[in-house]
Amino acid sequence: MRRLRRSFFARPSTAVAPEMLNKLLVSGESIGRIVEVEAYMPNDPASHAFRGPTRRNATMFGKAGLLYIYFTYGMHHCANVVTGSIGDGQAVLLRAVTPVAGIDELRARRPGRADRSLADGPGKLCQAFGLDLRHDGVDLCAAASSVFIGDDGVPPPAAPRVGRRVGIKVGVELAWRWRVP
DNA sequence: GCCTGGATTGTCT
DNA sequence: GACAATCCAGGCA
Repeated sequence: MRRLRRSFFARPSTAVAPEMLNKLLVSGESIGRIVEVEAYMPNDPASHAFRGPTRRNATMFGKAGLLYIYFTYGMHHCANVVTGSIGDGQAVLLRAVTPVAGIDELRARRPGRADRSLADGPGKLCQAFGLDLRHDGVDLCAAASSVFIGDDGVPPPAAPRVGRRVGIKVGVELAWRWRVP
């Protein structure tokens, strides 16, 4: 398995997101295959970055390949990968993965859950992989990082299911979402 | 299985 | 002081 390089992420999130399907999320011994992602672009009203940089979303304006973790709803963490160029404020949200390896570790972090429910949501994914605010800003492309996105040669699905959200203004797309059929 | 309502706290106005 | 890129338990079918 090879670690994805920064050049992979240094593109618009709408280009990166569909190609991240079937890639691997690796955190220590735990590995999961990415099956659902969502793209957040600059000037996207649904994005944390829409109102400009704040302390919370600072990572989103950093360089591509950084891990952006935020806390929401008082109890959940969500994981994103920063894309594009420095200052863009764009990212790809990891929404769901299926367990591939280190399943015992995943089960230990989410006791009482069925295997298929270990990481099939943004909050669950972070809990299962032990990701929290300490990982905000981690460089996925740094060789020393134990958290990264891997490629084991499985290509993205030829025909992913695409979901679109239409925004406040008619005809404006607010977010893009891709999932493995 | 699908739908509904409640939980709970960091962050920004 | 309000809200948020959500999760889960519980009720009903």
